[in-house]
Amino acid sequence: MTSSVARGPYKPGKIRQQTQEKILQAATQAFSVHGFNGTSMQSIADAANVPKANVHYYFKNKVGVYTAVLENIIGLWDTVLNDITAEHEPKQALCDYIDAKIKFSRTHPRESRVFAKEMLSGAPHLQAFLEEDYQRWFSGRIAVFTAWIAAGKMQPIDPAHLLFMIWGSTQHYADFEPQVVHSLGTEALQQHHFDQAAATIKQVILAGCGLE
Amino acid sequence: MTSSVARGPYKPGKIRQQTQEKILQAATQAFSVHGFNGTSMQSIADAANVPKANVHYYFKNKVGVYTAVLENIIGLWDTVLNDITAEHEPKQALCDYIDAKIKFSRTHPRESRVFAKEMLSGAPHLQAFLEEDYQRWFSGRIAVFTAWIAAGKMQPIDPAHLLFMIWGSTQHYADFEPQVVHSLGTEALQQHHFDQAAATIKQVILAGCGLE
DNA sequence: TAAAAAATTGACTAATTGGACAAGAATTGG
DNA sequence: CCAATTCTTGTCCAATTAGTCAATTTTTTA
Repeated sequence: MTSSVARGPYKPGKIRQQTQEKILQAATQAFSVHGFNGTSMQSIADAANVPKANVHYYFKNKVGVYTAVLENIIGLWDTVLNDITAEHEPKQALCDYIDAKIKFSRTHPRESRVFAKEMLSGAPHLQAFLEEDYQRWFSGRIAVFTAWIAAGKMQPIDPAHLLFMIWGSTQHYADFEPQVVHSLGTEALQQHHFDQAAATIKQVILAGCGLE
Repeated sequence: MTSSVARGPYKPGKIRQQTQEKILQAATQAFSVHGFNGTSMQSIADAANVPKANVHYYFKNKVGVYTAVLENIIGLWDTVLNDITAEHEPKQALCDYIDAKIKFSRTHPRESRVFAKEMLSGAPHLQAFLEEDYQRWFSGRIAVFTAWIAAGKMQPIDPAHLLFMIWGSTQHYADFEPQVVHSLGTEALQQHHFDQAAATIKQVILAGCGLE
C-alpha cells in the first residue's frame, strides 16, 4: 500500500527541516502580533500543530526561536531586495529599490513587524547584524550616492537621510497598517494600494532628487 | 520647622495628580522598551518608586495603566503638532509640520515607540482613536492638500501617501533609532542629527511637490 | 529485519506575575 | 483637635509559563 514512491524517498534531515520551518512560520506570526514576551511557547506550538516539547526539541529555548526568526528575516532581504549600485543610473536604481521595498511590505508584513518591534526595543538581538553586514551595506550605498552626486547625476542630497526616508516611507505600509487602513477607508490593503504608494513615493523621491 | 510655606499649601488632588504622573512616566519608559507583556506592574512600581499596590490604587489594572499612557501620548500630539491648514501656503505648512514632527521624535522618543508598538500589534487599544479623532484629522488634511492642488499651488501628488511619507520619515528617527545610530556612526542622536534630518526631508518633500 | 538514531509526546516543576485585600499612616475639613 | 477621607504598604493567591525529563513511537541504516 504505502510504496516508497507514494511516501517519497526518506531523506535525512527532511523531517527536521520541515518541522523547523513550520515552527518558524508560526513563531513569526505570533511574535509579529504579540511580541517576544507576549508570545508563549505553547501558543507557537499550537499554531504549528506540534506539542510544546517538540518546539524545545528543535530550538534550544525561546530566545533560540526568536533569533532564528530574526535571522530568517535578514536572510530574506538579501534574497529579495535589489541592490543600489553605481553601475545603474540613479533613477532606475531608486525605482527598483523602492518597488522591491514596497513589495516586501506587502508580501512579508509579519517579518517586517517582528524586525520593527526588535528595533523599537533597542535591537538587543541585532547588535551583530547592525555592526557588521548592515554597516557594510549602508556605507556602500552612501558611496554610491556620493559618486552619483559627484558625477552630477543627482542633486546634492544627504544620502543617509535620503535612505532613511525611503526606509521609513516603505516600512510604514507594513508597520503602521492599521493607521493606513483607516486612513484609506478600506478593509485591508490591496495590491492597488501598494502600487499607488510606490508610485507616489517614487514621484516624490525622484523629483526631490532632481531626477525628473 | 516645617512651615506651611515650606511645604506649600495642601491642595486636594495634588498628591493624586503627582503620583499618577510619576507612575505614568515610569510606565511609558517601561512599555516603550519592553512592550505591554514584557512590562510587569512590579517594574513600573519600582521605577516610579512606589510599592506595587500603590499602582493598583491609582489605576484599575495593567490595561488601565497602558491606556492612560496611550491617551497621554495622543494628548501630547494635539498640544505639540502644528496643524496643516489651507490658510497657510503649502511650503510653510509642510515645513512647520515636518519640523514639529521631527522635534517630537527627538523630545518624545519613548512616547513615539509605545505608539508604534501598539500599531505593530494591530492597534487593539486605538480603534476608537483611529475611527474618530484621527479619521477626522486625516480627511481634513486631505481636503487641504486637494484644495492646494486645485488652486495650482502644488503639483498633483496623492495627499494620503504624501502624508504617510512624512509620517514614516519623521517617525523613523525615534522608532528605528538603533539603525539610525549605527548608520550615522554616532553614539547617540544629537540635535544636529535631527536638524540635518529635518533639512533633508524638507528638501526632498518640497522639491518632490514642486514647491522650490 | 533488527539495532540505532531521530522524533514525538505527556507529565512535572520552579519561577514569575497580575491582582486582591486589609491594616495602618497621613492628610484634610469642620 | 477629632472624625472622615485619602493614601500607603506588606502579604497572600491563583494563573500562566519556560523549560526538563523520561518514556514511547517512528524512521533510518546496515
